[in-house]
Amino acid sequence: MAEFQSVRGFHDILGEDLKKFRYVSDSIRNLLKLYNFEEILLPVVEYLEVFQRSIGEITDIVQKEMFVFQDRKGRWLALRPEGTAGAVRAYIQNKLYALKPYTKLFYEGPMFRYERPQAGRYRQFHQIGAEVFGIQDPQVDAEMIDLVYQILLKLGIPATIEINSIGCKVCRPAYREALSEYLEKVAGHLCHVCIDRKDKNPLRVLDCKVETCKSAVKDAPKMVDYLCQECREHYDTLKSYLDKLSVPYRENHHLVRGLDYYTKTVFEAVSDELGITLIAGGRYDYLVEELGGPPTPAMGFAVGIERLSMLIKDLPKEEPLYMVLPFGDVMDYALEVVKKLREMGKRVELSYKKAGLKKQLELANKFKADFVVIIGEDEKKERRITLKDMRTGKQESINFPELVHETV
RNA sequence: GAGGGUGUAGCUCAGCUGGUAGAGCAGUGGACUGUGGAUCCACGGGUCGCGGGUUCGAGUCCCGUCACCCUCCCCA
Repeated sequence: MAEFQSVRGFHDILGEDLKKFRYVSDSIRNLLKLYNFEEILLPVVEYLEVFQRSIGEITDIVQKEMFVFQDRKGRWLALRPEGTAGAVRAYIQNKLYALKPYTKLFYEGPMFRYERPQAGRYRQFHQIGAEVFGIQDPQVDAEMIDLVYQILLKLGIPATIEINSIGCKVCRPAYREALSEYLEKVAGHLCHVCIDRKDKNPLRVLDCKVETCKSAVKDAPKMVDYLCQECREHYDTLKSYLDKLSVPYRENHHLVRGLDYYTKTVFEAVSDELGITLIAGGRYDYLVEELGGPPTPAMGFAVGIERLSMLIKDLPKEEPLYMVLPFGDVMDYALEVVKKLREMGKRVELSYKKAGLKKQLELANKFKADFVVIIGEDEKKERRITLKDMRTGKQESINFPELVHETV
């Protein structure tokens, strides 16, 4: 046993896992470029209030899932549990609202949540998030959800996109009231957690997974029936845009999110295979103002990179590997060949082991070389190389200075 | 924060009702010093997660602790 281990919930990512991680990350970043999002690199630490005021005081994230600590001057800081709060803070602090009529940003990096580790859940995990500031039109919502769909398509991950509208300041209070009244009536059928939620955050009772709660809220009033004119139109238009874009989605009237800042559109992409949430987001039209910026509607989502990575089955093949195998007193010539091959853009491994040809070939197998360049005394003398295809076993002698005949 | 499971060699695991550790794979070396991708042989390597207790004796029983996995809560 090693004397030291990584901290619970904090993991090294390496080998095949890292390849998948990078594949997911790179694929998403490429898509974000196509949608013309600009990257912003955000700090991992913010003042605690930034999260308390954006995510909401009574949410689980703020109440029990944050890494909180004091700096040397006694100020309360927190490791970010999500990216939106920091992005909004940065948007305001850097006065990005003054540069363009609207702003599209994306960020990538580690997030921290003090939770019990589980399948697809870590205390340090990684997200890529995208945010659009300054436009309230449902076309933004549609394009963001389309982007999420494109991510899933690109990565070949089967998932279902669920959408809902949770209204705004105008219409949500009335709904909340109606829902509370209803919950009061069925309180006898609710689990103890929901009894508590019923008063503090009734919306959350809707997506409780306990069976009795599920059936108890089956006939509960739906937010969609309480939407004000503006929210109603926003939601209907969004759906028509999604249809136009051929983005498949399912309406889930019980979809609410665990963060307080959402308004109108909320959505999630749920894995068909594992049933866990892969990507989630929504509109937050008041948050910028609440954090001290000018009134600015906004919309965003966050992708869980580890969660997508664990669903990646096979990676695209890598560049073929050329392994140069010197044996005998030929290292000077081998180095020359290696340099030339790399100049040609080949991925090259030079065997550092001193061994006979047989051992070198075994080594090449361990490195999973696609091609092998055999360099012995004979090759050196004639300034040639022997190129061998490790799959077929065929090999040919090539004049080194040209190296023109390389087979793919 | 609650519940369940697991923890023996680098990896996957065996070890019956307690008598001081084994296999396969990997690794290393070698009959073969210019031809590999499970030919053959040999070899190395383990405070049995950690701490304590019961016992003449514990990998094996008891308690605690840590880590991982799974479920709940919640979430990416």
